[in-house]
Parts: sequence; C-alpha cells; structure tokens
Amino acid sequence: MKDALTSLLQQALQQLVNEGTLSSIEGISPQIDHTRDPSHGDLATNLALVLAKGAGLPPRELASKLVAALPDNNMIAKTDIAGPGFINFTLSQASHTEVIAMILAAGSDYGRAPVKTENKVQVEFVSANPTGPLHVGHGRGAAIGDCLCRLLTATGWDVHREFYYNDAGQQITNLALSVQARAKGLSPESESWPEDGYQGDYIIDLAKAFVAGDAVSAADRDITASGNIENLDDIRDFAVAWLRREQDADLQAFGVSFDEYFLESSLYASGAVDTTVERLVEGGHTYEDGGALWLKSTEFGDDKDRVMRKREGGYTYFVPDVAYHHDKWQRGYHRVINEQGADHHSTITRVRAGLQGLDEGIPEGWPEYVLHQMVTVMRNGAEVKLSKRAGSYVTLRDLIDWVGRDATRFFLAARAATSQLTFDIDLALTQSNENPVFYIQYAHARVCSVKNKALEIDQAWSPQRGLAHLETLQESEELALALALTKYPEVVKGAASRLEPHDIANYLRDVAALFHSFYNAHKMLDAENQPLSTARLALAEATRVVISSGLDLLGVSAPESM
RNA sequence: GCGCCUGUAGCUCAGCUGGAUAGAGUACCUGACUACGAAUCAGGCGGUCGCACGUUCGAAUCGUGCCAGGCGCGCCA
Repeated sequence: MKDALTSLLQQALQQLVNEGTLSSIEGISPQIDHTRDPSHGDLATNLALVLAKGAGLPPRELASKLVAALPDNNMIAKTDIAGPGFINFTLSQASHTEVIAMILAAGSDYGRAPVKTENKVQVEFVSANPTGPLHVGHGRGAAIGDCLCRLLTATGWDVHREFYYNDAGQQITNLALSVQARAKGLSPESESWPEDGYQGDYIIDLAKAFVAGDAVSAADRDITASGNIENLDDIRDFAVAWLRREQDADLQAFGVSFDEYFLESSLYASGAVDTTVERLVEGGHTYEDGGALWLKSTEFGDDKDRVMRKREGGYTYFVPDVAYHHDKWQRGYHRVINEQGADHHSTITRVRAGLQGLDEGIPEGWPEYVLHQMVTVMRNGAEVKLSKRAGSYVTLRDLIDWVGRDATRFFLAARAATSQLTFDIDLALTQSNENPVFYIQYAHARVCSVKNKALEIDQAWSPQRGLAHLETLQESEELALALALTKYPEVVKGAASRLEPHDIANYLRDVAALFHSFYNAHKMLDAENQPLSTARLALAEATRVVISSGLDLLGVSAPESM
C-alpha cells in the first residue's frame, strides 16, 4: 500500500521536474507515514516540507503542485493539504478492504517472507551456567531471544539458535562441593560448609539424586550417578547434567528450544583457546606485565587493557569468549546476535577487541548485541525477592507456575529490552482487559465463536463467501480495522530489523482493540443481509489470522475458546 | 570518578532513524446486554514529555551540560 503510494509520488515528482518546478529529485525517496489522527486521513507525507527550501517555494504551494501532478489512480479517495504543508491521503474503500482477500489467501504466511538459506544468522541467548535453576532474568532473555528468532525467521533469515555454557570452571567446582556437602548432611549453617557454596534447596534434591544413583537425560547429555560422594569429578558431571535437565524442562515448559548447546570446555579441548591466544600474541596485540599476559584492548576502544592469562596461569573468562565468537565467525555466521543481560555489557568491548586483534577482517560492530535490563517481580504491592528452591532469586518456573506460560512470555517480551521491567504477578493473573494477554486472546476466541455461530445460522455462511461483498464494508470501524491489518507486514519487518519484539505486542493490542470496537458497534450476523454478514465474517477471519500469526511470533497461544 | 541503560498521566508503559492537538492500559467518574462471548464497548477526568541551553520551518525524539535511579567498571564468570 505504501509502496503503491510511493510510486505515485515518484511519478508526481518526475512530472514537476519535467515542468521545471524542481531541479532534481536525485536521492529523494518520499517518506510516507500512517497518520495518528483520523482527521488527517489515512496516510501522509512531509515531502513538500522537505523539498520546499530547495525548490524556493512555500511548502503549501509546492504541496498543491505535487497533488496536481499525481497520476490518476483508484487508490486515493481524497487528498488534503494541511498544517504547514503535509499532504494527507484518504484511501478509497477498495484500498482499505482488498487486504482481506490477500490475508485469506495467504493464511499464516501473510506478513512473512520465505526463508533464504543464504541469510544465515546465529542467535545466542539464555546461556545460563548449569549451577542453578533459571531465574526471571534468564526468562526475559529466553522470551526476547526466542521472539527475535521467530521474527528473523518470519523475515527470511535462516536462524541457528544456540545456548552457550561453562561446564568446567570454578563455579562448577563450587557446585560440586556444595552437592558433596549436602550429601554429607551438612547445611549452609555448618562450619565446614564450602565457601561460596550454593545454598538453594535444589542442591539437597541434587545430592539425594546423586546418592541414589539416579540416571538423568538432558538435551545435550546423559549420565548415571556413581553415588560415590568422595569423587568430586563424578559429582560434577552428574550435577551439570542434572541442572541442565532441569533447565531444559523449564525451557520446554516455556516453549523455547535450541539447535545447539555449546560447551566452554570444548574450546579448551579443541585447542581453540590456545590458538586464539597465540594469534593475539603473534599479532603484537599483547604484552606481559606483572607475570600476567595482557591484551592491548585499548587499541580497540576499551578504556583499559585486560588480563588474558593470570599470574597463576589460567585464562580469564573473556579469552574463551573470544575463541567462541571466532568459532562462530569461522562457521560462516557473518551475522550473529547475542541476547544477554545488561549486567554483562562490559564484555562486549572486550570480546570485540579480541576479535579485532585476530586481524581477520571481522567487522568492528560484530557481533550484534541485544541487552535486557533487570526484572523486578511484584506481588501484592511488594517486591518478591526470594524463592525457596533457588534461595536468592525468583525462578522462571515460579513465574510459569504462578501465571502460566502465555502471560509470562507476553509480559517478558512486551516491554522494550532497554527498559527495566516490573513483572506484576497480580496483573498477569487478572482475566480481564487489564491483562493484555487475555484481551488479545479473547479477540481471537471471539472470532472463532462468531464463525461457529454463523454456521449454525446457515451452513453456507463462510468468510470466503464474503470476499465477493467487500464493497459492503463502509463503516468507520470496519475500515479502521482493515487498515490496521494492512500494517502487519510493515510491523513485522520493522520489529525484526530493529530487533524489538515488543512492537508486536503493542500492535496486537491495537488490532484487538479495533476488533472489539467493530464487534460492539455492529451486528455481525444478520439473516436479512447476507452479503454484509459474510463480508464482516471475512474481515473477522482476516483479523483472526493476523492475531494468530502475531501471537505465534511471541510464542503465545491463540485459543479458539477460553 | 568513568562507561552503558532509563526518566513521558496517580500507577505500568508505548511513541525516540524530528513532523500536525504527546498515546494506551490501569485507577477514578458517566453510560451501553430480552443481540452473535459484558473476559467487551462508548464517553469524561488526568501530562511544564526530569531540568536548562542549543540545532531546526518544526524537538518527547538530535547535540551539550546538569539532576535522579538502575547496571557495570576484578589477575570473578
């Protein structure tokens, strides 16, 4: 729709150039926006304002010349020049409603592009270490990351979803020591409880399972416990698998899946870490000082140089990070997006600096990052900070248990990642329009309900039949709803290109509101007026398709009844 | 002290690659079911867009400087 109008305006511009009114239209692409105020028509352009200075004409005068130069068409019903020189377009009835036929023909493909295998993108998200249950921050990362993947897929990208974790570091040792202590009957109050031990109740379950010789199967590993509480390696291997299984179960309950689990230990095993260090040393990007090896990260915009190899010999955490991202690059992912909590944002400069130091022509801004801010959980007006199971934080499983998967996903994905998020348990539990999830799902269920009702009245009534009578849709509520449906492809594209899934949630809220207004204002099923009734059914069905598709992008279900 | 993020209606938040009278939900008032789902709708109330300069025909949006909050500034991950 916008494209068609753009084309008309281009022709008008060319006409003005031919007349000599404008000298050149090099590099000018008309900017067309949907209007916010219905009195401004449906679409508007600021073209005359932008060109006025160069043309040496008052904006309004230039606008009227532009309008006069517009080719004949059946798309624009009315043109106005308003304000300082905006050109407002009111679309014809047919332009509003033709999208309905398009949507019914395309079904769930409407607004989506086919995947092109050459558009490879790797998305890393969640990446929680296997030292405890997933917390709400991981949940936000899972919701945003998963929606990003769905959006990218919908816009033609071939997406590879990856989960990276450390299975061998000091924190894992702390985990094993904690399980061992619990297996020996110690508690965090005991004098011999390990320093920095994990205190949550899940460690008790884990210790019991290990002693009992349980077998566990996670998405990326299987193991049977030896039950030997003196063998720390046995405990470590079992504990990692056990927590991975728990995280998998939570992610599955949340509707999130991965194509690959990438282990930090594999980077040491393959020699990738050593190779990375050698490359940086050979490239002259390092120096030794105080017994440690340093990366000259200040060469690449960091505010200080960073230690790579500690005095005692081990590498700092970001070295395998660099090796990991180098691996992504070598795998051919020239587009990579990392979704992670903003508390790790300082790693961005370091990882990019290390990659620059490899002198391989990796772009400075690679990889891309989406950072989410913290989540605060509120209930009964007070912050919820603790969970018995995890000890010091609220878990993703808690949220799912309290408010369900749909509400959890929606609330975690519906806000801009850059904003801190307050998760209101009471609001998420409300089953009314206070709760946007139910509001949107209700619109979907309502359409399903009215379609069934239509069939009860007359077996022959179907949305498809309404396509022959779209010209009967003349009411403002009908045209406003139909116009909103035409925006869906633009919204999907915009959300994907800006990596902002919350746009989808806002859009769906608007569509649901327009549908409810339409539904309340007009009788849908009128036995005396079959053409109009079926046309309205077609509009309702098109709305349902869009809502269903948008909810799918968010990973939220679209129930036929509630 | 430095870096990143945020500051918009009582509350939760959109709008931020500059555009017209700043939006939505909620809360608080009024109304609408002998109709297809009232889990809904219609209307009202409510804002110096943190503050101040600047750029521009035009600034919530861009720039600079302040103020306030969050998160980072480890030879932890």
